[in-house]
Amino acid sequence: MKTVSQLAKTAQVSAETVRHYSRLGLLQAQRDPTNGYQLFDQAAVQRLAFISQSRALGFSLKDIQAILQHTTKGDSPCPMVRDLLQQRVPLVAAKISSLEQQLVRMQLALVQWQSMPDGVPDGHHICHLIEDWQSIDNSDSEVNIHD
Amino acid sequence: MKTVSQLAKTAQVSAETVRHYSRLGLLQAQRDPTNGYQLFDQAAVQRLAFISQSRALGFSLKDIQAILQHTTKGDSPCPMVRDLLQQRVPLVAAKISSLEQQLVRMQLALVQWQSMPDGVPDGHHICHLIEDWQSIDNSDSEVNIHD
DNA sequence: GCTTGACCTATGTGTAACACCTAGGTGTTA
DNA sequence: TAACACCTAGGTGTTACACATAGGTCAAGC
Repeated sequence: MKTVSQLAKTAQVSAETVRHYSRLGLLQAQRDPTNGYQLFDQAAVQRLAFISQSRALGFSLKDIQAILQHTTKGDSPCPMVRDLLQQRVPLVAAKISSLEQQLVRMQLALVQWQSMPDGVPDGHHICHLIEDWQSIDNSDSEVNIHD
Repeated sequence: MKTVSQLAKTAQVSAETVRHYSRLGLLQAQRDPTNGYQLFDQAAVQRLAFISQSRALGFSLKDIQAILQHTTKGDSPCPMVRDLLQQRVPLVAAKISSLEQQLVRMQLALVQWQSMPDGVPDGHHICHLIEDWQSIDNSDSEVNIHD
């Protein structure tokens, strides 16, 4: 039986993370009757490892909760897990490409700005670097991975 | 003089966004004395365009607030803007690479899973797809762009 | 004059995944 | 006994809005 920080250490996460998951019900603990401390068994260690693995695959805590509930109900979560991951792939790809476009904009701006002097405020302009800057494209919509 | 939604339309943003910026003090409005409606002048139109440009360059609203305050105090924000953008570039690059690594993990997992059957819950495993999945690397730390 | 629909107001809530703080109790060690 | 590291519950802060609530306003058509 491990305390919060002992579990955290074995799982390579912060104690806050363990408490957070516990509060959300992702981890279950028994209580030490003398002091109310949370005590985690081997199943919790396994569960936390599962959560970390899932997070590394890009699943949200809400996803993970759904996965866990599926198994609790006796259903195999595997089909759902496959589906979810497949749905997320294009979203992550879109997020990457949107960030890449932004990186290009940033770099381009820096290059353009090399040949431009600083301006002094005159009441009409704020920062001419930004105001006069020409974006290549505006076809940039925000991408959120989790729904 | 434009109302909230008129300003929003000319600036291609939502009315909520205009109200949000106004609440934060990024946009200033006069008030129609008869009904309390916000009324924006041409300077506000320009300011909102400036904000949109800045957001396209990756500046946060807090950044923009700082930039605006600089000009209000009569200082040129340009050096600060150059600095900020330069600092952000490697962060965005890191974010991209972290997402790319995650995309690889996701795709790899899907390929690995093609040859694996769904499992049924047995009380010991949650989803063997995830539990048995081997990540290539764990050298993945979260990257946050704004400090 | 009245309804309808599109607008406006202020305020509060929700989003993701924790990190951090408060205020206090506990456990071990020197 | 003091120091120090741990624990508890609960609340706040982060980002940039979107959305909901409950109500007031305005122009147009009947």
